[in-house]
Amino acid sequence: MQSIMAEQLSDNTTTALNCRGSAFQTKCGNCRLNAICLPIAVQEPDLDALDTVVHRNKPLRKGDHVFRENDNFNSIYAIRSGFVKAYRLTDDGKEQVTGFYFPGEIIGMDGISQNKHSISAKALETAAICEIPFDDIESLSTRFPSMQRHLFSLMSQEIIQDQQLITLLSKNTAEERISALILSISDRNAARKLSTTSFRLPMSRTDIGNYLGLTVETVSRVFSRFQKNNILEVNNKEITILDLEAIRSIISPQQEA
Amino acid sequence: MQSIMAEQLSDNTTTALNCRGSAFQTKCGNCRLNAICLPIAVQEPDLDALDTVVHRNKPLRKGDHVFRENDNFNSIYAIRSGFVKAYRLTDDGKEQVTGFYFPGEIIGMDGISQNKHSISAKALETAAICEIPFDDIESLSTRFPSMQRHLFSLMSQEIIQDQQLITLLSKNTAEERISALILSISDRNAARKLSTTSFRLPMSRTDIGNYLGLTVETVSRVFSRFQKNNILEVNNKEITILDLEAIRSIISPQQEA
DNA sequence: CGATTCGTTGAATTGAGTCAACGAGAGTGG
DNA sequence: CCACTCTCGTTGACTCAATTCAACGAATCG
Repeated sequence: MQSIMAEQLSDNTTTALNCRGSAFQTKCGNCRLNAICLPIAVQEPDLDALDTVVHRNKPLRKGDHVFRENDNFNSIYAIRSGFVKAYRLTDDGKEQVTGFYFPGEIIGMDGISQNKHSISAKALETAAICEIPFDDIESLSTRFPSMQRHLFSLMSQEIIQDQQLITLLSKNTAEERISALILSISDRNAARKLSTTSFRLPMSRTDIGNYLGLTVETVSRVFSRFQKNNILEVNNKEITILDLEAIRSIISPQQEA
Repeated sequence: MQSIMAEQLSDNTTTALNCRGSAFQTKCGNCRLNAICLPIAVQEPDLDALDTVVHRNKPLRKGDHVFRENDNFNSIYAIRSGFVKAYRLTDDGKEQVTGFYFPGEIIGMDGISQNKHSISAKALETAAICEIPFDDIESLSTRFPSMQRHLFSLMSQEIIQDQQLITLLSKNTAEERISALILSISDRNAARKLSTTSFRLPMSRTDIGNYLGLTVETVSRVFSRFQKNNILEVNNKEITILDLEAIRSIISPQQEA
């Protein structure tokens, strides 16, 4: 039981420590996240080639940066465990959270166009990160077309995600925004074969509010309201979805055609 | 003189008709927009190769689609003249405008990851569009690394732009959003060597509101307020920036550190 | 274990939305 | 050329969802 717990947690929260054991030396071919992080398109030979260029750096602690805004762009990063928050500073010095990233997901592609990062990425808790130098990726990409396509694909996905967030921010109420975030996390947990209904939110209420364009107070109130209506069970950062359908219906209100 | 006029207009509004004349057959190397649309990185041989794959389709009329959401993804498109609005339908059937595109700019890369377009793109007025099959681009990209990098760069730029919009939507007031849009258009006009202070907004108030997450009424009120405060002169879609500094200062309020 | 940050709740305020009316232009047809 | 329609933009009055301000309890961390 205890060990199942550990396994459960292993790419959820306190993982990174375990990484010294197995994950830390794992090759991409063995990594159980590769279905997410790598393309199905990338085949055997590509994979071996990729392995030779991936740096498996030592784990970051909570608050450490993967990279910072304006850092030179050299690499992209795959999250092996832990959670990462991406953000940038607005002209007037406030923080704008632009995304949360989960194990198996890729960050850093924002830097390609200007050769420096346009956002900062910091670990929300202990995190293990694979670093992949972009030069290597580029040359691999010219050799393995499937690799190139995957990269294009990743970036294009990022664009689609951003546009969904744009819609969320410009059209939806506080309840809808928060429902969407919860559902997004639930879906991403599904991809990692974790519970879709019960999980720990790795980020603070402040970060949630910032990301969704709401104040902390509003976020808190919505959580409370959801709890009162038996849609969610909220226990600090632990949440359990009690009524998934309710959440879905909040996001897509009945079309009033 | 007449011909200069035509040339002048050629990437502004009513162009497309003239395109049969000169622009329509122009090669990328001659097109005066290539500094925007193509990378500085793309050198002579790449350029010639590119020319062989670009289709210069017949002009679109106002309201025609460049492509539609869920269309198969085959090509990306460079706008040679006219203006394009990108939008997608939300789950509950409403329209979300995701961007406005000007001559020299590239659209369609949203389709790469899913092999179908995630947004629709329609001409806001008569528009001439260069179509570039993505298969060709991919194979060119493996042959010309500078080309590949440029593509990555374009997509990465799109991500940065989207993230700026996200910030705008989640943190800024109606006045700030509209100021930002005006300034963005002004800047893009600068890149095309057009007036930065006096221009025609190619999109409707409704589209502006939709894009910025505001209602038509609010957009209209802000324009009126700006006019009253001698920041803008508004004449229907024609606007003249009277006080650029005021607009800038609206966007970046004094840091209250 | 105290300090500091984080989260929750309440009361008052407000910026933008909604509803409604109207005017200006663009296009159509007699 | 005028009358008619339809869409688009503007303005006003009212409403409301979310913010702001404030206070307090809970969690986390040296």
